[in-house]
Amino acid sequence: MALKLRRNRAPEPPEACPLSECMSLLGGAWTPNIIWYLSAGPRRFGELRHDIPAISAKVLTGRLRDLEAKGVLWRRVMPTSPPSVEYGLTDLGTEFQPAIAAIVAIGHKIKQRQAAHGQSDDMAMPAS
Amino acid sequence: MALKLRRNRAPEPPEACPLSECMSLLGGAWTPNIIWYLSAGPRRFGELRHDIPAISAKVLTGRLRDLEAKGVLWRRVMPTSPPSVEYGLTDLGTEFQPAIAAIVAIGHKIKQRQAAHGQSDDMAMPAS
DNA sequence: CTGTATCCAAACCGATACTG
DNA sequence: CAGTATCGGTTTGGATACAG
Repeated sequence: MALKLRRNRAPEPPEACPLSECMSLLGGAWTPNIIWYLSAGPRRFGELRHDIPAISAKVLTGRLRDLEAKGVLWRRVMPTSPPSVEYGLTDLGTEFQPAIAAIVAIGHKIKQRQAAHGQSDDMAMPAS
Repeated sequence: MALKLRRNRAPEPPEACPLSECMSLLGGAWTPNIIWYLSAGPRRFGELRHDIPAISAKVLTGRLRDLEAKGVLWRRVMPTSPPSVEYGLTDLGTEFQPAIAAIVAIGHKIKQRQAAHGQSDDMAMPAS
């Protein structure tokens, strides 16, 4: 993509605000992580809690219900002796995987950059 | 505004989740949009406000300052008679473009799906 | 034009305790 | 195991008014 770094009058506004629709579904700091850990396959409530130790049960339930209501994931109750519930990505939920992967890749780059430059690098100075 | 946006932030990014590093930089519901509109080239404060009508001046300033402090974008003051300020993506900021594009693509799909199915059925239920 | 200050509402998060 | 209830704390966002 030819990126012009000079003045740009936005001759062609790319889109209105296409991010808004998606970001409204990704509401919440833990939502991307939940989708990420669900990408490998359906998981149970306790497994998700173990995957994301810092999350509380209330918040996890809240995000799960929210994502379920939005059709991002499904919820299946297994009528076993100890009740167990499985969550998994719906067809819509799998759509997020490329974006999540891209975000993960950026996080990796940032971590590498920080590790290479110590802490004096926050600007965009390419490594000389 | 008819469009309701949810906020998105990471209070204490857990180390276990690769998304946290990047999501902490993408904190705020408007941040992706700002990066998106800056992808075409540097823009001024008023232009960004015009691009994203639903954002308030306080929030835009806040996100801008935050992204500047994180090295995602730069800020240049033009000492003109009416003061004008330009913002642009740094090298680090351009790293986010793939992720933003992926999110935009998802928003597109969601919009298409909603348009096709109306509003009665956008759920993707598993073949239970 | 660019930004800041203040007030206020809403959403998110955490910890604990408790139920089926 | 899976969840809910409640309390409170923190952050973000919007609106308005005001300042450089």
